[in-house]
Amino acid sequence: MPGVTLHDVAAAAGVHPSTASRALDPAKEDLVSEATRRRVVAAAARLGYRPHLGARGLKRGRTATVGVVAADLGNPFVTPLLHGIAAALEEVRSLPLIAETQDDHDRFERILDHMLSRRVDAIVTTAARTADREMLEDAARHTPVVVAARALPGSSLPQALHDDVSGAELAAAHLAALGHVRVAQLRGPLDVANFTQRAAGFSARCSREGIVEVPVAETAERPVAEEGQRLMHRLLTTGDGLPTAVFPHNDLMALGALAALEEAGLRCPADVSIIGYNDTEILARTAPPLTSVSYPSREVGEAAGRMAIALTDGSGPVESVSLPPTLVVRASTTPPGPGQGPARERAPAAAD
Amino acid sequence: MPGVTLHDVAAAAGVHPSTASRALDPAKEDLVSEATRRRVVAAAARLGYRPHLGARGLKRGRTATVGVVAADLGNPFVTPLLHGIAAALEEVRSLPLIAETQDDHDRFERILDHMLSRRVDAIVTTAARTADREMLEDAARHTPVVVAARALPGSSLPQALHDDVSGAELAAAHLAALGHVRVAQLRGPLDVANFTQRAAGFSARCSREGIVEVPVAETAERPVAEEGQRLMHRLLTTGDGLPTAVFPHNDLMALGALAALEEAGLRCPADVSIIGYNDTEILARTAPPLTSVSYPSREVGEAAGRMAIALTDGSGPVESVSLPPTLVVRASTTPPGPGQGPARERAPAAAD
DNA sequence: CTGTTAGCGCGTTCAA
DNA sequence: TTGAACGCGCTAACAG
Repeated sequence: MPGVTLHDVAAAAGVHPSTASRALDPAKEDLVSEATRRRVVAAAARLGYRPHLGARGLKRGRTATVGVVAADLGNPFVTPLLHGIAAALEEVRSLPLIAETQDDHDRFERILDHMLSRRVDAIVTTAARTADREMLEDAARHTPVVVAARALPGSSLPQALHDDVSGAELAAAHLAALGHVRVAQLRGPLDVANFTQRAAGFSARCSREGIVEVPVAETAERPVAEEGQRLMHRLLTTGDGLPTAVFPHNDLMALGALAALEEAGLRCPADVSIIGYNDTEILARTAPPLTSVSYPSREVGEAAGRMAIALTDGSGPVESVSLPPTLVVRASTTPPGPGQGPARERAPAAAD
Repeated sequence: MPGVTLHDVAAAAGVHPSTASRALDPAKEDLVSEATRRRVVAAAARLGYRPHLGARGLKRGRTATVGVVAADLGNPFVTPLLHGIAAALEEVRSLPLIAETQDDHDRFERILDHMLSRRVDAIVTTAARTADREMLEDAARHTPVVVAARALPGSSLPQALHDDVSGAELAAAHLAALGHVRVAQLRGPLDVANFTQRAAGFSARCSREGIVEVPVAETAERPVAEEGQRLMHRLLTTGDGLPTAVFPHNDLMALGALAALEEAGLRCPADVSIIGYNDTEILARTAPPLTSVSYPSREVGEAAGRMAIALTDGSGPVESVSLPPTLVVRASTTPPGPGQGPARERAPAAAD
């Protein structure tokens, strides 16, 4: 039956609505005699009563809803994040309300506005770019905001992150240990802090290890396969001499880089080693299985969800967390091959 | 400022709340003099007023929210579905509220209950199993329910689907055209209608083409890589003689099947061709690029979203749709090799 | 064109 | 232990 209200239940049980309310509230059921409680519960069940969470929210000031902002739902990287967030929220019977910015600042603004209008209990963003900072801090004056996955440096908002500097250092150290001395990175968009951190960590470790970095003039506009392919192609055709290993800033870009290699008639890892970032589950099983810095997305999501909950019910202070990276070595990285080196010039012209 | 209400705006503008309400409602702003309208709008802006969508919903009976139920957010297959749904909803400024069943009936029931309590405007489920039918039809008596992606045969609920029978026939026809005469399928869970349809379509076409199907005793408990790997392993060790081509019921299972092949020292497609289902974007770029039946997930999601909207505002009748499959041929399928055949027995023992 | 009144469904006073 | 009254923030109906 559509619209069975508390009033109806009360009438059916022969009590006042407020008594019915108490009888049905686990926190207050002992303020009611056992007999009437049972009558109310029975009536509710019989009529198919369902509390109206919207009305309850209006009264209690809580909506049991957390806004979740993602940059691109099409990126497999976000799925485990959402998964972790949803899992954490479930413990308090809260649900995520999801929207997608497509990395557009104005869209992001509209989304925040909408979520604030809905009076979500908290907002978790996984889509922050540096330009979004002020807007997010503004929103945080109304509703708790948790920054997840994509860092917002210099902000005092609580953040659930992963240490991208160390992760990139891990990548560089791995290549150094294999004996590479000439490498390149394919950089992700610079207005996403994670990528500038990866770039910095990688370069720092390279110089410490005495590795030469072949510069790639451009950066990706978006961290996707097409852009990885474009940058790799550019690297291959620049003619400065190939590096023996390449670090695209995430797995999607690594996938594109692999495609560009193949187009150019080069092989991975025989000709060029590739090391990715994120440890995307599905890429662990493909050929060549991708060596990648593991990003604990699900755990980051869970942490963010728990932080959102803590902020909502004010249970103690909320500390930012940064989970450590690990390296998963698979088949896309090997020591540099004998035929390798700056002098090698192989069919880059064919790559068009 | 937290909690600026319409009342505050009205006071600041020196008008009655209901006048302020009208002035701020695009659909009614012409019932108000231009002068007062401007005063109200200015006051709202100055105070940082944000309408309380919850309260509005209580009054109007609409929440601008659509419940979306997924089986497993960890499956890359759902991302484009969500994407399509979110895109469709955005046009009416509605947002998806997402929950995950993990293919558990009781969880599904709790989720539906929760969503009905929230008075979502409609529910889109992409997680239907045959056992969920009655429950869903029950829910549909309160709130419009759209069945997407996973079919619910025999139900009169509106459905946004894809033709799995034809898709599987396409797969069989492709293998037949390549000259395969001995094939096998790795079946997904039988309580998901899509997989029984794929099984039926594939078998029908095989017998019409005179192709022999090597039976695989078991079916996957869940349509995931591990299960694909397990079934493939089983097929390889059964000793009945290998098929020259295998049809796992989705790309994830295909990925597992590839892993099992490799474990057994067999190669794809040289020794065994593999054809998947879903055309998962990321697997198009891996080695071997997977031949797959293309499932237009995003379009199915969009269609489902539009259907949910139509049901919500009763704009015309809502027809179920079934989008046609296409085949994307890549490198994982080739004609059967010369070394192939029932007699071939290769290191299955090593696969343990 | 604007103000008044009423109530969406619920939970929380305060009395009895 | 229960009932009465009120209000969360907003909008729809009805007056004026």
